[in-house]
Amino acid sequence: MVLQPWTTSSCEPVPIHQAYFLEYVVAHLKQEEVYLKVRELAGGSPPGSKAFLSKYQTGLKYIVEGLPPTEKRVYEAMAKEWSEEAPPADVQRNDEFGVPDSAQKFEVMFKEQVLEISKAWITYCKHIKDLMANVPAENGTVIQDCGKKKICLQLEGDLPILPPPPVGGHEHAETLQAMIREFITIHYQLACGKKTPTPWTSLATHQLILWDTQMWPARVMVRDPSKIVLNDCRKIVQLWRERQSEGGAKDTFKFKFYPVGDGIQPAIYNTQFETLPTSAVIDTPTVPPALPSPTPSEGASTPTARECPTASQPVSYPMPSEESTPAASRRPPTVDMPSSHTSLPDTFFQGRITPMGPPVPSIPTPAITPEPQTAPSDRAFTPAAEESPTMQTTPTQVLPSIPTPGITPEPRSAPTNTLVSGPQVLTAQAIGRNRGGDKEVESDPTTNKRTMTHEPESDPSTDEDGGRRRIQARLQKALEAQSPERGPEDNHEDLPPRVGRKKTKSISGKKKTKTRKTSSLPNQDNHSTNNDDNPAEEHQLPCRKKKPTRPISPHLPSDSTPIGGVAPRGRKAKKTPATQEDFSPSPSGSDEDAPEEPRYRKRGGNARWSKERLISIQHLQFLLL
DNA sequence: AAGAGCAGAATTCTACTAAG
DNA sequence: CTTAGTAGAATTCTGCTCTT
Repeated sequence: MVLQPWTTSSCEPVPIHQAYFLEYVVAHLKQEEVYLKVRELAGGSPPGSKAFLSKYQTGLKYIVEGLPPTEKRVYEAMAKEWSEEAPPADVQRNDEFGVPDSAQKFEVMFKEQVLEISKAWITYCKHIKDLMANVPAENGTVIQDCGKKKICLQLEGDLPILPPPPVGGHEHAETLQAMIREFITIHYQLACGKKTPTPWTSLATHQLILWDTQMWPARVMVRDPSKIVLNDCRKIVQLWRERQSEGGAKDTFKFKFYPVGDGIQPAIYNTQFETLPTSAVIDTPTVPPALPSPTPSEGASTPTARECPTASQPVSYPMPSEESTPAASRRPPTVDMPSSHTSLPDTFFQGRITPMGPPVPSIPTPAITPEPQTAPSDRAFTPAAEESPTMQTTPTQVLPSIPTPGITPEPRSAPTNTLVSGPQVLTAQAIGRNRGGDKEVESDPTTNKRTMTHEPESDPSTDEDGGRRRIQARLQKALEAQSPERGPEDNHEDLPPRVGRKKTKSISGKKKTKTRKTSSLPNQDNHSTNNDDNPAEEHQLPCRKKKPTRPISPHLPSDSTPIGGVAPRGRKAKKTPATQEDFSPSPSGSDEDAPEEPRYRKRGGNARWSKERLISIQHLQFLLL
């Protein structure tokens, strides 16, 4: 009896029927030849011996491969025939088990039982499959998806929920990165309405436009999460957790727009969540009353945070057709206007203003109540100076020209735009490009290498060694400068240490540098910069200088990392994805440190019901049948 | 529909610095 | 000297588009 292999990638069993392959046919019809060859390979060992069996497949393969093509085709045809109809009676012998020819086949003799077992097995497989599909892993569980580290986030509706912070407050960078990646990816896919990879580069390019500024920490640059430094990861996750605790998943984060190519489009968020009566996600594409197109000066006028910027700026952005702009139209009108920042160039406000959609009459956003003058939170970008004279007086001068396809814009005569206000100009450029929809007009090297290559002169911010990194560096720099209230030391503290070092290094080669500010703060480690906007939590973070006050529990796996305790020191020989131990409660910590319940479930669990276990059960069934 | 080619996302590796 | 953390380069993987 030849049992079909079961599929290993699915619970669904393969229908039980015979399938004969060329090797099978050859093994039967050329048995003597095969036996001779196998015995030769096995050093003369008799059939049935261990040596004979170990060489059987080799010998069979040798015979099969040595068949003349014509004969091979004949046997292949026979194999097909045997599979589709029935093999000859002699082939159907139950000779695998030495059963006499006259004996009934097992599945014939116990037809009903075999049927029942098959049904039960199928039911069981479906049960497991449903279980795996419907019971999500615990929030925050790191899973391995084809070798990729991925974190499992629970959903509220379709929106992801961040797991609560671990008791000790210490989360590894890769954990936070995975969390950010998954969180943004889910949102991005909801925003664009399809499952596509997250274009981190484009998100970085348009980061000042794509979401409300309160939804991203100030002075933190968007980039691929694997490149986001730990401090920034913590800021991001901390901000989101705070917002999540205040307003739930719907107010934690939300794309207003999502990048498409070099441009952006209003977020769709076509999810079940749209049925919820939230302020932010309303599916109905409200068609606002037609607004008169303002003059450029009007379009660039200075709305305050309390004004409805969307009413005054509907023209300066490539607004999609109104029926296709639900996200824009549903956006609360007062949440994202940089109204209190004195140092930002006008172009920034162009970037901020232009994506505004038409006003929505009354869609309150309870969690977002801009009070720029009273509480400019450091955790989110809260621009100041709504009375900024710059905004009021010179916006039109820096308004990016609206490119017209086929019309090459005048070369920018003012490198000041680029040099002084990198991200703002970038934003404006992106918008301008999006307006015109002509890549040749604006060659943004951050998103289009080809354009940069072909027209390097079109963007004064780009020279031969410029490009994405330089632009991103500028963007980072401008992000750093977003908060004029920060003290000088704070300003340095937030810079990724490597940035300063790198800059110096590029000048002085391998010369030892002292550019790292933290080095001058002997009692502060890097973690101290993590929460410069939340000093209260500083003490919760494990200081790298401190060693564990007690030895790690012997039953702790050697590679484990207690959440609340001190991460075990030791360089990983090879960078490995976050392991489950990263999420285990600290066994070495004191009782007050240890969480009552493990916050994260052991990795595995359901996942172990994947291939191996099912295969083993299939093997059992094989034996059963 | 299948496969090739490509762009970009994701991951891994390496070099480096600060700190213990 | 060891280790954590970081940036950047290199490599791998994946999804999309285009061609046949």
